[in-house]
This record gives sequence, structure tokens and C-alpha cells, in this order.
Amino acid sequence: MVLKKRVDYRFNGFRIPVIPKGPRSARRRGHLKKAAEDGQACAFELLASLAGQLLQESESSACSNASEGNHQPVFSQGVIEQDRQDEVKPLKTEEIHQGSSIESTFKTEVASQNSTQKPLPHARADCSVGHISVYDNSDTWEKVEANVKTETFDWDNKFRNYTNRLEAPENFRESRDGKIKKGFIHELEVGSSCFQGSALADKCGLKDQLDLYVSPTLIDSKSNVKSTFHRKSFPSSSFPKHGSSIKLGFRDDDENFLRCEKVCTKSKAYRSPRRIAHRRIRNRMSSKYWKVAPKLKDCELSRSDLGAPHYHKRKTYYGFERSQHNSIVKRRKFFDRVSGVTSDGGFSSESVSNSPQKGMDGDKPSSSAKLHIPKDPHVKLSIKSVRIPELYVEVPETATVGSLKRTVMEAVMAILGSGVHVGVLLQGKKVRDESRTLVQSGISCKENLDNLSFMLEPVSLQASPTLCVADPSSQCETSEPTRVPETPVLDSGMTDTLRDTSLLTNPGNLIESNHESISSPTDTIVDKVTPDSRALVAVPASAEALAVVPVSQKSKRAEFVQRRTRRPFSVSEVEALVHAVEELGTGRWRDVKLRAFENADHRTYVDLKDKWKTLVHTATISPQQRRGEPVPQELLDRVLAAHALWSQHQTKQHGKHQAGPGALKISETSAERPCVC
DNA sequence: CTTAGGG
DNA sequence: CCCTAAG
Repeated sequence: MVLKKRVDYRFNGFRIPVIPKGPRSARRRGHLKKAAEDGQACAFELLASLAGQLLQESESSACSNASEGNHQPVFSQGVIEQDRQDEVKPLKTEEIHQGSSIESTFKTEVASQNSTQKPLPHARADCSVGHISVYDNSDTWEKVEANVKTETFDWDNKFRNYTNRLEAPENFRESRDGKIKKGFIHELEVGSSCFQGSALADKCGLKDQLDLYVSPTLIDSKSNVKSTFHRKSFPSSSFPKHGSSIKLGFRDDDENFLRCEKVCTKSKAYRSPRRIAHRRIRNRMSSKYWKVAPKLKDCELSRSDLGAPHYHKRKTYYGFERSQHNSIVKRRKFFDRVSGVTSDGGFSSESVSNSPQKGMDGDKPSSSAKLHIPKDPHVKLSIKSVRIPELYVEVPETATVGSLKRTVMEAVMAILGSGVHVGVLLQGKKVRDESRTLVQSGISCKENLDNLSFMLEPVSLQASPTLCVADPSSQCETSEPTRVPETPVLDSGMTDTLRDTSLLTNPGNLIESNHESISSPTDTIVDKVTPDSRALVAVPASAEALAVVPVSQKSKRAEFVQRRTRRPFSVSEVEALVHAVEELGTGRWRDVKLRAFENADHRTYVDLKDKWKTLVHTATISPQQRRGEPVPQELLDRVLAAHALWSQHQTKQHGKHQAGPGALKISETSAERPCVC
């Protein structure tokens, strides 16, 4: 069965393109400051102008009247200068494109300029702590700095995986006068650029740069100060608590996103749930460069994919050999089914809502609560989510849920990786004239706001990232092959299953995850689903579709170092295991493996040992407490019997005459004697 | 590489 | 399932 499901997720932020180092001529109005970093690893230079830009734009447009003649930033410390020319700026100057589009460019630069130091080609990779300087785009353009700490690769799932979080606990703000004010930046997230705009090759080459995501957000009046850039020019009195606030961050969805409103300093939430993954990666990386370099992983993987030797057999489970998936993910036209979408409610009112008014200051006209209040020219939006184009994926029935997740993620990342713009839709129609003000566009009236939505669209249909894989010369030196996640689809079922005919005879097992599959007959998307294609098949991209997925499925997959997909033992497997243990006893898992699971590559002797462990446990607890596919009591009984027998045997060391083996079907072949078999 | 156990 | 300390 093919699973076709529209993937709808939320992207609550705008992507800020990475700006390559080097001459920056095209960029305007931005600045880069070199991070004064101590030799070691990382200093981050965070260039932020977008925030202000967003604010400005929205504000200016919102208040068409509010003529703020000058939106030009005033840079403090002379580091930044308003620049409109295309000249190359001093090294320390980063310019940011001042587009009118929502997409703003923030630039983050890792201390690439540890000039005196050796070049830090991999500096980025090892940034665990850094210094970040941000210039907010308020009228004063004051510099905000903070020592930040990046969380290491967070392998949870979804986007967060690619996010390095920079935390600026109780940040402070350095005013021009040198005073430090606290609480303007609460947190910043810097995503690794692995899948962002730049091509993989770029990723390798621009490792010292980070992407910064900025998302406008509604600020809770109470936490406002701490969680966002504060625009001084708009004192709370004149500027509603929210509206102009900008939140930096990247979230995958509401669930996972940590609301900035909350003061999350070292947010445990962001602690890599799966530190192991990271650890694993690190362990496998002989090259120090790979250390904590999520960004480079894909390169690394790519390499391995290109033919680098793989590790041991067992390890290869994670390798590409098994993942010759032909996964294909295509994106559908963004809107082709928007209207049809219902339950997911990606669009429409839910996407945009008026900002809560509570918490407003007393002096503030609380009445302004409604965006529509004439008194308040500001349009307050709370963008709960940004919709992305529909994704269609196809996976074989035997795919595991885990593989499905990865597949979806890959699809998503593929989209994001190619760069996206934000489209604005009003009542379902795309608002194309970007020069118009919100008022002119009718985005200022509440009624319309309910129908305002945003969507991601391709930055460039042409933009097709270069695959690192294809570039042998890339900096991604081959390092010790990292364990690659097994290909979900691929590896999961079929192949192995078919092979383990002796064990996996239970069809039920093969269908690990498709119960929830949704198949829509009407979809023409899936035209060819051959049993062999354990890949995702996507729908033909439409004209407006995003650039074709950058292929590097494999590479990307590589990025996902994660644990093997879970594969519950089937009854038949359990039976085989029990039988083998009855004969061989516990403690000889390798033999058990050889005897009963020889062809089940995905079952290692450790797995068998673990399974036995759980079986014993399962047999011990009450049936009500058992979970998963029920194991016949008969088998459990045998488990207990064998367990008791062999435990005893083991204890006795030599008890040949024990009640042992013989009682079970083990014949005279006593425990000591390894069954030759 | 295997085991044995804890996580 | 993962990870590791121990043979």
C-alpha cells in the first residue's frame, strides 16, 4: 500500500539566507562584525538586521502614515554604516540585503576571522560556545551581545535536528552609552546550515556561517522584554507589546517549539534528546573536524556513500548499502489542494490570528486589541504557522514508522534546503504586489486578517543545491565513515523479510506501519509503485512547485544518524529464538544468532539477547501489563522454563545431571556442549 | 568480537 | 535499541 499523506507542518519562521563570506557587494545595509574570539573555536558573529527590517516593513506598511522617514539604521560604534552602494565593505562589515520581502537576511558569521589564528576551516563545526553579537534593527541599532552557548546536535526529529541553539540567557544589551541593559534577547537559534539554502557544497565551504532564522512573533507583554529584540523606538506606550517583536528561532511545530516567552535558559528541552546520536557520530569521527559538526555530516556521509569503506557488518546496517532507496519526494504545487485541505487547517484563520491584547499596558489603549482599531495603525499578527507545500510521499507497506518519519523529514528538509520565500495570501489569493501597504492590500482589516496566511515558496526554481557528494574536492574530507541511518523504507521490510523466510513468516509483521496509511485513489501522483520501489515517489512538481528536490537523498539521510528502526519481533521470530535458546541456552547468543537468525541481518546477537531479556520479563509480568504483539503464553512459558533451566545450569557450572536441558527438548546435548548444529 | 547488564 | 565494560 502506498502511503500518501500530505505533510503539513509548521514552519514558524522565516528563513534568513546565509550570506557567503568574502566580498559582499550585493548586500546592503547590514553589517558584520568580527567576533572577537579567543583563539579557539568559536566566536559567532551574528548579524541581525532583518529583525528590524521585518519590523519596519510591517510597521511602515501597517502604518502607512507613520512616516518614519528614516528607517536607516544608525550603527553604533561605527561598525556599521548605512550602506546603499554595492561596494565591498570592510571585512567586518556585513551587508544585508534590504529587500522588501518578508524574507530578510540575517547573517551570522562564525568567527571566521580569527585572523591571527590559523584559518579555522572547521571552526564552525566545533562551536560549542561562542560569542554573538547582534545588532538589532531598532532605530538605534544598538549592539546586543551575549555569550552564547550552542547546544550540540540535537537529534530528535524534525527540524530541530538541524538546529544549533544559541542561548543567550538573560542577555544584555549594550547600549551606545555603554550601559548594559538586560533582557532583550532571550534566545537565538542558529541553525546549522546543512540543509539550508546553500548547496551542500556550500555547506562545506561555508561552515563558518550560520543561518539565522527570524520569525515575527507575538510577544507576550510580560516576557516580551526578554524574549525578543526590542525596538526602542517603539516604546510600549506607542507600540503595542507585540507587533514589532521579532523572535529568532526555528521551530518545527508548536509542540516542539519552545516559546520564547518562556525564559528558557539552558532549556533542557533543547538538550539533545538523543545525545547518543551525537555521541555516536563523534565517536565515529576520527577527524576532529567532524567533532560536533553536524553541518558536515552530510558531506561525510556522502563520502561514505561514494564508496568509502563501511564498517563492520553490523554497522553496515546503517550504511547505505542497505539504503539504496530510491526515495523520491516530490512536492506538489503549493496550492493545488489548499482549498481542499480541511482538517489540517493549514491555511485560513488559524494561520493568522490577532495578537492577544491582554497584558497591554494601562496607558495603552487596550481597545487596540483588535487590529482594526483605527487608533492603532499597527497590524498585529501572530503567525502561528507557515504553511509549506504539500508533500507526497510514498513508502512501501513494509516501511517502518521511523522510516516514514525520516522520509517526511527529508522531504521537508529538501524543501527548506532549497531556500524558500514567504508568500502572502489573502483570502486564498496571493498578494503579489509587495510594494503596497497592508492597508492598501486590505491586510489591515480584521476580517481579512482572518484570511491571511503565509506560505513558503521556492526562492528560485532553478536553485538546485550542488551536492556535496558530487564534489570530491569539497572540503568534506572523508573521515571515518559515520554510521548512517539505515534507509527506512528500504531496509525495513521487504528485503530482510523476504530473506528470513524461515523466521518471518508472519505477514502481519511486515506491515509495521502502514495502518495509518492514507491512500487517495484520486491521486495520480503515485503512478508507479512497484514493489521494488521502496522509495518515496513524489508527485510531479507543478510549475510553482519548489525546485526539484536536491536529490541527495542519501546524503541527507546520512545526516540523520539515528538509532535503528524498531523492529518488533514477530511471534515466529520469538518462537525461533525460544527454540534456539532452549537448545543452546543463554549466554551463547552468537550461536543462537547463527542458528536461528542467520539470515536475519537486522537481528544481531545482542538483539537476540535483549529480546530474550524482555521475553523473560514479559513472561514474568501479568498479561495485562504486556504490550505489543501478544506472545503466545505457550512461548512465554517456554521462555520461563528455559530461563530457569539455564540460569540454574549456569549457576551450577557443571550440573550435568540437573533437571536441565533434557526437560526441555534439549536432549543429551548438555549445556556445556555447544551444539554443533 | 562476545557477553552481560544497565540505560 | 543503545552503549559499555569486561573477557
